[in-house]
Amino acid sequence: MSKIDKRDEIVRAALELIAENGFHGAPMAMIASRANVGAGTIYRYFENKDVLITELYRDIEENIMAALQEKYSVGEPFRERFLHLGTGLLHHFIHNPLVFRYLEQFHNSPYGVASRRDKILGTATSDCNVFRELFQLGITQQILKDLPLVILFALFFGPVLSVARDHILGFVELDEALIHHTIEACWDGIKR
Amino acid sequence: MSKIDKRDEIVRAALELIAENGFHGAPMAMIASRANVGAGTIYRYFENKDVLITELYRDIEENIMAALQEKYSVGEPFRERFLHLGTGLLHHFIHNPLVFRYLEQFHNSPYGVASRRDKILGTATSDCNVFRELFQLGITQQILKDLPLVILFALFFGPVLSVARDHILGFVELDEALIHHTIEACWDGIKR
DNA sequence: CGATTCGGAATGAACGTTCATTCCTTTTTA
DNA sequence: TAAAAAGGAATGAACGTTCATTCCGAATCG
Repeated sequence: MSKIDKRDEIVRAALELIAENGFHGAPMAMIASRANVGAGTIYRYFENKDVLITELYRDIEENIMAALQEKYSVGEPFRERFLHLGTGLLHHFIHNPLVFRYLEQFHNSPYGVASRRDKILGTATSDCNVFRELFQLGITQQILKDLPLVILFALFFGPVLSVARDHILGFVELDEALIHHTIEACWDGIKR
Repeated sequence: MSKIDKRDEIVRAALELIAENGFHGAPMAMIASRANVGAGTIYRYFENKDVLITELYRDIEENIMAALQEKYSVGEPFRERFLHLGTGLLHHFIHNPLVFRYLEQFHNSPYGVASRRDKILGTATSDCNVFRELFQLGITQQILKDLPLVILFALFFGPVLSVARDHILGFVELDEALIHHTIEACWDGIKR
């Protein structure tokens, strides 16, 4: 196995175990054995568990942003741009349940608070700047309600994360139509 | 200190520490010392940590439901009933940040999934049946969008929990007006 | 009524387990 | 064959839980 492959195996194993069992249900020894790697080997690639966790988080966020940029065209009217981004995000979560559960674990942990602060205050560069820019534009163009950005975020991300979780846990079966209705309902909530 | 007082002290200490540091940041020894009680004493009142955690959860839920029932009058029109319940819930979270953070910890843990399943499938008797009944009524009377209950729940609870968290973490200052605007935006999202 | 006994509540040191991390040996690579 | 990588047993810290002991107010006795 090449060096890159081994790192990938470790990351994949960590993603699976943490998504399924949480940080405390994913001991390093278990990650190592799931990755077919010695316990000590992980420490050749990651300084410690914290670093593994946060690097995995960064990987995931980059992927999501890349996936969203694809569906994104600046030419369209505002509402369509929002619907595209919204359905795109929800799709991504539904088709990558491990990623979604990992993000939930991360956000509901001490790690998550700092990251959240960055996101909201706009310090983060990588981060959900697509949404930040879009929402900001919507406010200044008086398309969206004149509420603090944080509130608009809540009105969008709140439901999206919630239905994604319900779908993944099997409490509801989201098909194409239901996804659209959900994002449109979010739109009704934030639009002026 | 009387027997009841001692139990209360333990519960209070557990609430504080778990709300602030999560389940894993609140070892029994720490809970005991914060409650001015010996480590072994806790086990005279609670069989083990799990029992302490779930009993505390039940206490909290009862309190919330009691607080919400107060503000609730079946005579009002549907929209007003919703707004009352919504603002009431948000108020309660904002004025009881420890309770809110405890609930978040609980829901984002293995404990939470079972409880969530009960809530959504309607097995739970104690639980947010006020909301369940109201939303069901709204659907059959064609006041609310004809979407699965789970989705409507997401469109309401999602934003409420999200803004409550942002307020408590200091990312936004929710005043009376902002609370109303938020709940009204939720209304826009779920109404037909 | 004061002294003594008694029982259960409280205690916290000790135990066994689990985990992240380290360290030294073995294997692979160049 | 020398250097780098991998392996996994060893380590020590932290945790939930237990249990032999202490403590204290009530009951009993002389």
